[in-house]
Amino acid sequence: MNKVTIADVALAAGVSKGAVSYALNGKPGISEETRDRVLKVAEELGWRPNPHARSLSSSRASAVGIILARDPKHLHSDTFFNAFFAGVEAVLGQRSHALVLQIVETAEAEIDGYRRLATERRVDGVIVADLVASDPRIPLLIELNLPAVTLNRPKGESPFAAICSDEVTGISKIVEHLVQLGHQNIAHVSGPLAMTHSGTRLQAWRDALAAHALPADTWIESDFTAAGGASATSELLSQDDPPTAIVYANDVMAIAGIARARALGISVPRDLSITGYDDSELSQYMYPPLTTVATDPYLWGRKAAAKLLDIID
Amino acid sequence: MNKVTIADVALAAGVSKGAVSYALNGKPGISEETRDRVLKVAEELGWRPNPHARSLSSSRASAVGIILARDPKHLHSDTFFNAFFAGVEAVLGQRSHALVLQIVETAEAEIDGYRRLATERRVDGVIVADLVASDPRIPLLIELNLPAVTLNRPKGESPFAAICSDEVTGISKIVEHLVQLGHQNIAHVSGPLAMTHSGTRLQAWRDALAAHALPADTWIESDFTAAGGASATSELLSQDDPPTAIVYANDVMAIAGIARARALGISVPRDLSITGYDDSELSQYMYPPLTTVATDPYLWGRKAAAKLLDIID
DNA sequence: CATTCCAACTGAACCGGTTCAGTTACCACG
DNA sequence: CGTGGTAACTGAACCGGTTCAGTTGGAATG
Repeated sequence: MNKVTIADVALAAGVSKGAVSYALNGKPGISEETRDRVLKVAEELGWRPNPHARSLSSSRASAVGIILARDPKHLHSDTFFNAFFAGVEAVLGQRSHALVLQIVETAEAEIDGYRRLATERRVDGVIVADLVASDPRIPLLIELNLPAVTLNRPKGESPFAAICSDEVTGISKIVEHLVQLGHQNIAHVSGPLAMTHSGTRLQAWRDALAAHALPADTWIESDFTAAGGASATSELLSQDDPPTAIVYANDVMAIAGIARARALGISVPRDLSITGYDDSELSQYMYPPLTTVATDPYLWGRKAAAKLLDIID
Repeated sequence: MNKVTIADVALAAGVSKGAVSYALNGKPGISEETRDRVLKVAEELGWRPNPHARSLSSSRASAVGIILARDPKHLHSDTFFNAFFAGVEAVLGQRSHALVLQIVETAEAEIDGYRRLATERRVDGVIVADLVASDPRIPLLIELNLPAVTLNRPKGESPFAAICSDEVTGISKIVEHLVQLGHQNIAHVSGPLAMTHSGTRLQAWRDALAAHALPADTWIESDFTAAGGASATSELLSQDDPPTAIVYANDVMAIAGIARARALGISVPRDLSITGYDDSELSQYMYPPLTTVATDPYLWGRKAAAKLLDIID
């Protein structure tokens, strides 16, 4: 059990506590020679900083927070965040910060969570995901004076850095691909439109179709779940003039869509082309392999974390 | 910005800092009357405990840790942990603890992580997942004197509480079901056998077959990924006497297995029955719906967290 | 040679709690 | 009425860092 404090290091190195603190934090006011000696002694003694003591006196927590408001049953099919967290962690670990994660069930609980993280000073900043239109978290974070980065840019004004993914190009390429295959009747199944990125993908789909003078009126708002994808598919395929291709806003809905189409006796891909979005591992092992848009949540996590730490410093 | 300390509360309530501390923590040495007054004043002033100060003096972190060693690309298809985290969080939130999550790439980094969490006192205890045979983390945690609970019971001796899932019954029922359908040649695709629960599922499959006097020699060790599931499926189906049913150790491999079988021109479920394990949302929206074993990671998370907090207290 | 200046370092206060050794005041008991 | 005991409360030390106001010694300056 390690109990080496800077007082021990100071004693062993023959300097004062203050000097040790300066030396260990690379601050001026210490000669190179002394600094090296202190560093060596600290290493030998196996000194580890006590983050609580550090936080208490410097009021920096050396941790960042992520709060997710999710219905537990929807979490079960979410493949994005594991990899995203891994990316965040990769950066935080290097720069010796911790990740404080909260998963809550309601938006109100999320608000509460930010309040607590901020007033208790548990984190130095947060990463905000799942933006919605006129997101209440933006003014809240301003009020709390809590540094933040957002995943994608919110609709309105926002003083926070945004790490964006290029949804438009991905969807455009997909539509392009389908048009090339000869499709004229291309539908879309979106995520909840309250989420900004669902809106972005929907608009990208519209624009891409418009560019080819094709109608963009066949689409359904869904919810990113397998259940939602399946029922949207049923609805689309039971129309008078059913689409010959469906662009889903994520892979889970697309995979459920394939199954539903088959259940309805429609051959995929002969009678119906289906595309996803996310590049989940599973999509490549579907039959036929799902055409999808590669996203890189791991990289996104890295970028978001790096940006946030830069802001905090 | 909240900056109310117990000193402020003490002043406002006309008592000493110490008395306030006793009052707020429900400790003896304070009259009911004074306690109520202090509580009321603290409430009015909007006092929030500073967890760093508390941790520093009491050396309790009010946080628990989970470290996952995962290849980032494998994470992408993992549906277990999101829900698990949510369950953990649900309990931690209630009892005002935080979750410190680390996702690392190698087992060594994981060991390092536990060392850091312990020596830096960032957490009061940890939840250990993905047990392997003679897991090095068990002696490590003993050495670090860090309270822990394990998900499932490790093979060897372990002083830690284990939260177990009943894998045996699930697999047995699945095999039972297949035998009832008339299958005689039932194969198994397992996870990495280094992981104890893979071994458990394999053994359960063996035992269930033995109970019906059926041979249990057709199985392949895989890795829980779609790629692994697909290639194991190819291998099994290209045998001289291919199985008529395959019991996969998780849903992702099973879903990839369905696709692969189809790609090989084998009709599912007419020529081949496929079962999974996990009850991922997607499995119910496959065509045909995947027969699978329901697991409840959310509940498991709740149980693990509750147990750990009980131990810590 | 006296003065100035600065880098290097010390000592102590401080962050916001917990905890423990004392101090009071009140009551019971012989 | 003196003694003892105890519940209620105080004051100060302490946890392990950071930070700031001083102190010191030596080089540069005039």
